[in-house]
Amino acid sequence: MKRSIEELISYLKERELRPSYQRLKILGYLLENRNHPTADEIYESLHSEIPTLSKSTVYNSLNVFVQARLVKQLTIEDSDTRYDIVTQDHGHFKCELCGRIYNFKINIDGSDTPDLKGFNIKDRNVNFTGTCPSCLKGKEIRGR
Amino acid sequence: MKRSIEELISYLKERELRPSYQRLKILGYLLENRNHPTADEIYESLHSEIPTLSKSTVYNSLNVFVQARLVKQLTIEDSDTRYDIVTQDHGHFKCELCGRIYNFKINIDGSDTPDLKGFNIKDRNVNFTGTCPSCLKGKEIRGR
DNA sequence: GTTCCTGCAAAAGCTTTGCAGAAGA
DNA sequence: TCTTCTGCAAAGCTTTTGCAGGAAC
Repeated sequence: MKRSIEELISYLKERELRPSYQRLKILGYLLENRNHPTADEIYESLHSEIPTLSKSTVYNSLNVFVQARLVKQLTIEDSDTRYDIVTQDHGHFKCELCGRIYNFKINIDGSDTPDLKGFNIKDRNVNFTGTCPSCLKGKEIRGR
Repeated sequence: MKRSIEELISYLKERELRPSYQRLKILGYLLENRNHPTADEIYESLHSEIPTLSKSTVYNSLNVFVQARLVKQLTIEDSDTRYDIVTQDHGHFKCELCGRIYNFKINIDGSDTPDLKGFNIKDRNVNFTGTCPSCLKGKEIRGR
Protein backbone atom coordinates (compact mmCIF):
# COMPACT_ATOMS: atom_id res chain seq x y z
CA MET A 1 0.00 0.00 0.00
CA LYS A 2 3.11 2.23 -0.11
CA ARG A 3 2.71 5.07 -2.60
CA SER A 4 5.10 7.55 -4.09
CA ILE A 5 4.88 11.17 -3.08
CA GLU A 6 4.10 12.05 -6.68
CA GLU A 7 1.11 9.76 -6.59
CA LEU A 8 -0.21 11.40 -3.45
CA ILE A 9 0.28 14.86 -4.94
CA SER A 10 -1.76 13.82 -7.97
CA TYR A 11 -4.45 12.50 -5.65
CA LEU A 12 -4.77 15.98 -4.19
CA LYS A 13 -4.24 18.08 -7.30
CA GLU A 14 -6.93 16.18 -9.14
CA ARG A 15 -9.30 17.55 -6.54
CA GLU A 16 -7.81 21.05 -6.61
CA LEU A 17 -6.39 20.69 -3.13
CA ARG A 18 -2.99 22.13 -2.32
CA PRO A 19 -0.58 19.32 -1.55
CA SER A 20 0.80 20.70 1.68
CA TYR A 21 3.28 18.67 3.66
CA GLN A 22 0.69 18.02 6.38
CA ARG A 23 -1.99 16.89 3.97
CA LEU A 24 0.41 14.56 2.21
CA LYS A 25 1.38 13.02 5.52
CA ILE A 26 -2.21 12.57 6.64
CA LEU A 27 -3.25 11.09 3.33
CA GLY A 28 -0.22 8.86 3.30
CA TYR A 29 -1.05 7.68 6.78
CA LEU A 30 -4.57 6.75 5.75
CA LEU A 31 -3.30 4.84 2.74
CA GLU A 32 -0.76 2.87 4.76
CA ASN A 33 -2.86 2.33 7.87
CA ARG A 34 -6.11 0.75 6.87
CA ASN A 35 -7.22 0.27 10.44
CA HIS A 36 -9.85 3.03 10.51
CA PRO A 37 -8.00 5.46 12.74
CA THR A 38 -9.62 8.28 14.71
CA ALA A 39 -8.46 11.85 14.18
CA ASP A 40 -6.62 11.62 17.44
CA GLU A 41 -4.81 8.43 16.45
CA ILE A 42 -3.67 10.09 13.25
CA TYR A 43 -2.48 13.11 15.18
CA GLU A 44 -0.59 11.05 17.73
CA SER A 45 1.10 8.97 15.05
CA LEU A 46 2.27 11.94 13.01
CA HIS A 47 3.08 14.21 15.91
CA SER A 48 6.49 12.63 16.59
CA GLU A 49 7.48 13.11 12.97
CA ILE A 50 5.94 16.58 12.62
CA PRO A 51 6.29 18.20 16.05
CA THR A 52 4.56 21.40 14.98
CA LEU A 53 1.49 19.57 13.68
CA SER A 54 -1.69 20.84 15.20
CA LYS A 55 -4.81 18.88 15.86
CA SER A 56 -6.97 21.42 14.08
CA THR A 57 -4.95 20.80 10.94
CA VAL A 58 -5.71 17.11 11.21
CA TYR A 59 -9.42 17.82 11.62
CA ASN A 60 -9.43 20.42 8.86
CA SER A 61 -7.58 18.18 6.45
CA LEU A 62 -9.82 15.22 7.15
CA ASN A 63 -12.90 17.33 6.59
CA VAL A 64 -11.46 18.57 3.32
CA PHE A 65 -10.74 14.99 2.24
CA VAL A 66 -14.23 13.89 3.16
CA GLN A 67 -15.78 16.73 1.17
CA ALA A 68 -13.58 15.83 -1.78
CA ARG A 69 -14.84 12.24 -1.41
CA LEU A 70 -11.27 11.11 -0.99
CA VAL A 71 -11.87 9.78 2.49
CA LYS A 72 -14.91 8.28 4.10
CA GLN A 73 -16.08 9.20 7.56
CA LEU A 74 -17.11 6.13 9.48
CA THR A 75 -19.36 5.88 12.49
CA ILE A 76 -18.85 2.26 13.31
CA GLU A 77 -19.90 2.12 16.93
CA ASP A 78 -19.66 4.08 20.15
CA SER A 79 -19.94 7.36 18.27
CA ASP A 80 -16.22 7.76 17.87
CA THR A 81 -15.56 9.07 14.40
CA ARG A 82 -13.15 7.10 12.28
CA TYR A 83 -11.77 7.61 8.79
CA ASP A 84 -10.99 5.37 5.87
CA ILE A 85 -9.76 5.90 2.35
CA VAL A 86 -12.64 5.41 -0.06
CA THR A 87 -12.66 2.01 -1.73
CA GLN A 88 -15.33 -0.45 -2.68
CA ASP A 89 -18.23 -1.19 -0.38
CA HIS A 90 -17.25 -3.34 2.54
CA GLY A 91 -18.52 -4.02 6.01
CA HIS A 92 -16.84 -3.46 9.35
CA PHE A 93 -16.84 -5.96 12.17
CA LYS A 94 -15.87 -4.60 15.57
CA CYS A 95 -14.83 -7.16 18.15
CA GLU A 96 -16.25 -6.28 21.55
CA LEU A 97 -13.38 -7.90 23.39
CA CYS A 98 -10.21 -6.82 21.63
CA GLY A 99 -11.65 -3.74 19.95
CA ARG A 100 -10.16 -4.57 16.58
CA ILE A 101 -12.06 -3.67 13.44
CA TYR A 102 -12.12 -6.17 10.59
CA ASN A 103 -13.20 -5.54 7.03
CA PHE A 104 -15.40 -8.00 5.22
CA LYS A 105 -16.92 -8.16 1.76
CA ILE A 106 -20.68 -7.88 1.50
CA ASN A 107 -23.00 -9.04 -1.22
CA ILE A 108 -26.13 -7.01 -0.72
CA ASP A 109 -28.25 -6.15 -3.69
CA GLY A 110 -31.73 -4.84 -4.25
CA SER A 111 -33.34 -8.21 -3.60
CA ASP A 112 -32.12 -8.15 -0.01
CA THR A 113 -33.77 -4.82 0.72
CA PRO A 114 -37.20 -4.86 -0.90
CA ASP A 115 -38.35 -2.02 1.39
CA LEU A 116 -36.01 0.35 -0.41
CA LYS A 117 -37.67 0.20 -3.79
CA GLY A 118 -37.75 3.74 -5.09
CA PHE A 119 -34.85 4.92 -2.94
CA ASN A 120 -31.64 6.23 -4.45
CA ILE A 121 -28.90 4.55 -2.41
CA LYS A 122 -25.60 6.41 -2.42
CA ASP A 123 -23.71 4.80 0.40
CA ARG A 124 -23.97 1.48 2.24
CA ASN A 125 -22.54 1.11 5.73
CA VAL A 126 -22.66 -2.29 7.33
CA ASN A 127 -21.33 -2.61 10.85
CA PHE A 128 -21.42 -5.80 12.85
CA THR A 129 -20.28 -6.35 16.39
CA GLY A 130 -19.53 -9.52 18.30
CA THR A 131 -16.49 -11.62 19.05
CA CYS A 132 -13.70 -12.33 16.61
CA PRO A 133 -12.14 -15.79 16.16
CA SER A 134 -8.98 -14.91 18.12
CA CYS A 135 -10.97 -13.84 21.12
CA LEU A 136 -13.31 -16.80 20.83
CA LYS A 137 -10.23 -18.96 21.28
CA GLY A 138 -9.42 -16.88 24.35
CA LYS A 139 -6.06 -16.01 22.88
CA GLU A 140 -5.90 -12.29 23.42
CA ILE A 141 -7.85 -9.64 25.23
CA ARG A 142 -6.74 -6.09 24.94
CA GLY A 143 -9.52 -3.89 26.17
CA ARG A 144 -11.19 -1.61 23.75
CA MET B 1 -47.66 2.03 19.78
CA LYS B 2 -49.40 3.52 22.85
CA ARG B 3 -48.74 1.46 25.99
CA SER B 4 -50.25 1.51 29.43
CA ILE B 5 -48.24 2.81 32.33
CA GLU B 6 -48.43 -0.61 33.94
CA GLU B 7 -46.81 -2.11 30.88
CA LEU B 8 -43.95 0.36 31.03
CA ILE B 9 -43.46 -0.29 34.73
CA SER B 10 -43.19 -4.01 34.04
CA TYR B 11 -40.66 -3.26 31.32
CA LEU B 12 -38.47 -1.59 33.91
CA LYS B 13 -39.12 -3.85 36.88
CA GLU B 14 -38.26 -6.92 34.86
CA ARG B 15 -34.81 -5.41 34.56
CA GLU B 16 -34.65 -4.35 38.20
CA LEU B 17 -34.80 -0.70 37.31
CA ARG B 18 -36.83 1.68 39.44
CA PRO B 19 -39.74 3.03 37.44
CA SER B 20 -39.24 6.67 38.20
CA TYR B 21 -41.50 9.22 36.58
CA GLN B 22 -38.67 10.44 34.38
CA ARG B 23 -37.67 6.98 33.21
CA LEU B 24 -41.25 6.09 32.38
CA LYS B 25 -41.59 9.24 30.35
CA ILE B 26 -38.37 8.65 28.46
CA LEU B 27 -39.20 5.03 27.79
CA GLY B 28 -42.71 5.98 26.76
CA TYR B 29 -41.29 8.56 24.40
CA LEU B 30 -39.05 5.99 22.75
CA LEU B 31 -41.94 3.59 22.32
CA GLU B 32 -44.19 6.20 20.77
CA ASN B 33 -41.60 7.99 18.68
CA ARG B 34 -39.84 5.46 16.54
CA ASN B 35 -37.87 8.10 14.68
CA HIS B 36 -34.49 7.43 16.31
CA PRO B 37 -34.29 10.58 18.42
CA THR B 38 -31.11 12.03 19.85
CA ALA B 39 -30.80 12.58 23.59
CA ASP B 40 -31.36 16.26 22.98
CA GLU B 41 -34.54 15.67 20.99
CA ILE B 42 -35.91 13.55 23.81
CA TYR B 43 -35.01 16.23 26.33
CA GLU B 44 -36.60 18.99 24.31
CA SER B 45 -39.79 17.04 23.79
CA LEU B 46 -40.25 16.16 27.43
CA HIS B 47 -39.02 19.42 28.86
CA SER B 48 -42.31 21.26 28.33
CA GLU B 49 -44.18 18.53 30.16
CA ILE B 50 -41.57 18.06 32.90
CA PRO B 51 -40.03 21.50 33.41
CA THR B 52 -37.62 20.27 36.06
CA LEU B 53 -36.23 17.53 33.84
CA SER B 54 -32.48 17.72 33.50
CA LYS B 55 -30.40 16.67 30.56
CA SER B 56 -28.16 14.53 32.70
CA THR B 57 -31.19 12.51 33.73
CA VAL B 58 -31.96 11.89 30.07
CA TYR B 59 -28.39 10.78 29.43
CA ASN B 60 -28.25 8.68 32.58
CA SER B 61 -31.57 6.99 31.86
CA LEU B 62 -30.64 6.25 28.28
CA ASN B 63 -27.36 4.73 29.37
CA VAL B 64 -29.19 2.60 31.92
CA PHE B 65 -31.62 1.44 29.25
CA VAL B 66 -28.79 0.60 26.87
CA GLN B 67 -26.99 -1.43 29.53
CA ALA B 68 -30.22 -3.26 30.28
CA ARG B 69 -30.49 -3.99 26.55
CA LEU B 70 -33.85 -2.26 26.53
CA VAL B 71 -32.69 0.41 24.12
CA LYS B 72 -30.19 0.33 21.33
CA GLN B 73 -27.64 3.04 20.78
CA LEU B 74 -27.38 3.87 17.10
CA THR B 75 -24.57 5.55 15.26
CA ILE B 76 -26.24 6.00 11.94
CA GLU B 77 -24.21 8.76 10.39
CA ASP B 78 -22.51 12.03 11.26
CA SER B 79 -21.54 10.71 14.68
CA ASP B 80 -24.67 11.98 16.35
CA THR B 81 -25.85 9.37 18.79
CA ARG B 82 -29.42 8.20 18.41
CA TYR B 83 -31.54 5.76 20.34
CA ASP B 84 -34.13 3.15 19.44
CA ILE B 85 -36.14 0.59 21.36
CA VAL B 86 -34.69 -2.84 20.73
CA THR B 87 -36.62 -4.86 18.16
CA GLN B 88 -35.65 -7.20 15.39
CA ASP B 89 -32.74 -6.48 13.09
CA HIS B 90 -33.50 -3.77 10.61
CA GLY B 91 -31.56 -1.28 8.58
CA HIS B 92 -31.66 2.49 8.64
CA PHE B 93 -31.77 4.66 5.58
CA LYS B 94 -30.91 8.33 6.12
CA CYS B 95 -32.02 10.71 3.39
CA GLU B 96 -29.34 13.29 2.71
CA LEU B 97 -31.85 15.92 1.65
CA CYS B 98 -34.67 15.83 4.18
CA GLY B 99 -32.71 14.15 6.98
CA ARG B 100 -35.42 11.62 7.70
CA ILE B 101 -34.46 8.13 8.80
CA TYR B 102 -36.37 5.20 7.38
CA ASN B 103 -36.38 1.64 8.64
CA PHE B 104 -36.12 -1.25 6.26
CA LYS B 105 -36.02 -5.01 6.63
CA ILE B 106 -32.81 -6.77 5.75
CA ASN B 107 -32.23 -10.34 4.73
CA ILE B 108 -28.55 -10.92 5.39
CA ASP B 109 -27.39 -14.37 6.34
CA GLY B 110 -24.05 -16.11 6.53
CA SER B 111 -23.88 -16.69 2.81
CA ASP B 112 -23.72 -12.94 2.20
CA THR B 113 -20.70 -12.50 4.43
CA PRO B 114 -18.34 -15.40 3.76
CA ASP B 115 -15.44 -13.41 5.25
CA LEU B 116 -17.02 -13.70 8.69
CA LYS B 117 -16.80 -17.47 8.99
CA GLY B 118 -15.70 -18.17 12.56
CA PHE B 119 -16.94 -14.83 13.90
CA ASN B 120 -19.61 -14.66 16.59
CA ILE B 121 -21.95 -11.93 15.36
CA LYS B 122 -23.99 -10.29 18.10
CA ASP B 123 -25.33 -7.21 16.44
CA ARG B 124 -25.87 -6.14 12.84
CA ASN B 125 -26.10 -2.46 11.95
CA VAL B 126 -26.90 -1.58 8.38
CA ASN B 127 -27.01 2.09 7.49
CA PHE B 128 -27.60 3.39 4.02
CA THR B 129 -27.64 6.98 2.84
CA GLY B 130 -29.00 8.54 -0.31
CA THR B 131 -32.20 10.19 -1.41
CA CYS B 132 -35.66 9.06 -0.42
CA PRO B 133 -38.56 8.81 -2.89
CA SER B 134 -40.24 12.01 -1.63
CA CYS B 135 -37.12 14.05 -2.21
CA LEU B 136 -36.46 12.38 -5.54
CA LYS B 137 -39.81 13.78 -6.61
CA GLY B 138 -38.62 17.18 -5.40
CA LYS B 139 -41.52 17.39 -3.03
CA GLU B 140 -39.90 18.47 0.18
CA ILE B 141 -36.55 19.64 1.40
CA ARG B 142 -36.11 20.37 5.04
CA GLY B 143 -32.40 20.67 5.70
CA ARG B 144 -30.76 18.21 7.96
C1' DG C 1 1.13 39.36 -5.09
C1' DT C 2 -2.89 36.53 -4.00
C1' DT C 3 -4.91 32.94 -2.28
C1' DC C 4 -5.11 29.23 0.59
C1' DC C 5 -3.31 26.60 4.64
C1' DT C 6 -1.37 26.02 9.25
C1' DG C 7 -1.19 26.39 14.13
C1' DC C 8 -2.35 28.48 18.29
C1' DA C 9 -5.89 29.64 21.41
C1' DA C 10 -10.48 30.09 22.36
C1' DA C 11 -15.07 28.59 21.78
C1' DA C 12 -18.71 25.41 21.04
C1' DG C 13 -20.95 21.10 21.54
C1' DC C 14 -22.03 16.81 23.60
C1' DT C 15 -21.64 13.65 27.39
C1' DT C 16 -20.13 12.34 31.98
C1' DT C 17 -19.45 13.00 36.92
C1' DG C 18 -19.78 14.62 41.99
C1' DC C 19 -22.82 15.56 45.26
C1' DA C 20 -26.86 17.06 48.13
C1' DG C 21 -31.56 16.47 48.36
C1' DA C 22 -35.66 13.75 46.81
C1' DA C 23 -38.05 9.64 45.66
C1' DG C 24 -38.76 4.67 45.54
C1' DA C 25 -38.39 0.02 47.92
C1' DT D 1 -34.67 3.20 56.88
C1' DC D 2 -31.84 2.24 53.15
C1' DT D 3 -30.88 2.43 48.55
C1' DT D 4 -31.23 4.47 44.27
C1' DC D 5 -32.39 8.41 41.28
C1' DT D 6 -32.70 13.28 40.05
C1' DG D 7 -31.03 17.77 39.01
C1' DC D 8 -27.72 21.22 39.26
C1' DA D 9 -23.15 22.63 38.33
C1' DA D 10 -18.75 21.60 36.94
C1' DA D 11 -15.61 18.99 34.37
C1' DG D 12 -13.99 16.29 30.36
C1' DC D 13 -13.78 15.37 25.54
C1' DT D 14 -14.07 15.98 20.79
C1' DT D 15 -14.53 19.08 17.12
C1' DT D 16 -14.93 23.74 15.15
C1' DT D 17 -13.65 28.58 14.49
C1' DG D 18 -11.07 33.25 14.34
C1' DC D 19 -7.07 35.06 13.15
C1' DA D 20 -2.10 36.19 12.25
C1' DG D 21 1.79 34.37 10.05
C1' DG D 22 3.48 31.22 6.48
C1' DA D 23 3.33 28.32 2.35
C1' DA D 24 1.70 27.36 -2.27
C1' DC D 25 0.40 29.14 -6.60
